[in-house]
Amino acid sequence: MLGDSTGYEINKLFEDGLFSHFMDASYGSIYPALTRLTEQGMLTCTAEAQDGRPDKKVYSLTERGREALREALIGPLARDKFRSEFIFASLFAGMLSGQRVTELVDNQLANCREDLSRIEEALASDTDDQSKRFVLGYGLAVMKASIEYLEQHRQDIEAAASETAPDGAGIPA
Amino acid sequence: MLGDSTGYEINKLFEDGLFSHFMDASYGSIYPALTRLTEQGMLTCTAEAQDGRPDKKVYSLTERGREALREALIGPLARDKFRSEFIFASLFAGMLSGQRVTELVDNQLANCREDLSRIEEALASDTDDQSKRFVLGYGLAVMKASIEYLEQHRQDIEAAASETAPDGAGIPA
DNA sequence: CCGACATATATCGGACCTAAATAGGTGGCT
DNA sequence: AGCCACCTATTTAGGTCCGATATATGTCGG
Repeated sequence: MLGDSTGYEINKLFEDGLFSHFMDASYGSIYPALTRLTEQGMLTCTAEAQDGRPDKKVYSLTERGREALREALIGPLARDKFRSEFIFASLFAGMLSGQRVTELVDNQLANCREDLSRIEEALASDTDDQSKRFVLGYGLAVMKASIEYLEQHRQDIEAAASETAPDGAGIPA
Repeated sequence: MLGDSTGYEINKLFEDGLFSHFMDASYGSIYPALTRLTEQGMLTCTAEAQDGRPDKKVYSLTERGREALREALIGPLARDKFRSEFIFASLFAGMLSGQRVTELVDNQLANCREDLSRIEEALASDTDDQSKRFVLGYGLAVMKASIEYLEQHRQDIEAAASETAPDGAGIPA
């Protein structure tokens, strides 16, 4: 739907590109899927010969493929799924040193800010596609809320860290 | 860590319980894991005989298991992962009817509000555990941001729906 | 009194990811 | 000029994990 593409480029779409924040797929699923979809008539494949390495295969969506996508989008969708080892670890802050908990929060904030930057960049560069702006705006809203919560409540989880750990235990006069 | 438990109860923890919003695991991983962890000395297992059905097996974390968890939490954590077919579908709103897009947004809002309620319930019932409150508060913040964004920007994505679809196309005098 | 749902364990098949193998191009640094 | 690191590009083997189902029984509401 986004234009002719190779498997490699599709992988980048999931790794760094538009889809990276809310979808996941890797070579292990992409290449077999391209083969299967071509067999099913959803895609056409034009192989460009290259010397010394495998052909570069450019895939295009057929009308049949477009229709299959439309049908998939009309059927029931899976519910959102979120997975966070940071939140899991936070639940057990009582087992960890204050230093480790601080490190975890700093790391989480850095990740969120990095995501935020990438979304802001994408929003700045692409002003025409309404749907894309809606999607990026969603990510922006969630990331901002995440960062705000972490900044305002980090002391709560840092306070829950183990008291037996040797950092900042005594209050100097 | 949360007390002695059976595989069935652990599954509920991921399905409906504390972990449900940010972790995933099902019988296919839980039961084999319990067996393996028992062999490795992380867990002990007490089988309670029951007539006519398999033993009820109650597992307890050993000191060795507790230490292994602590070590895992000190090592590097995987980055947060989020997956949303709703957002994916939104990207292709231009292929769908306005009716379908409205349905998708309504459904997404209903899911978010359901999650929000469950988090608020959990927060109301459990006032003592600081770590749990931090984690639930995180979920609360993100869910509220999600709902607010959807309510305020749903017309943007609804407007992006296909103009060729036969709903509300003509403006009645 | 029946049907729906909850308790409880176990496993198969299939989907998917991770990682590496393969092969050469490009760009920057010294 | 030479070297190293990274980018392009595809393929596949290995292993993990999910989804669904089989099994067997108790309970609660209508």
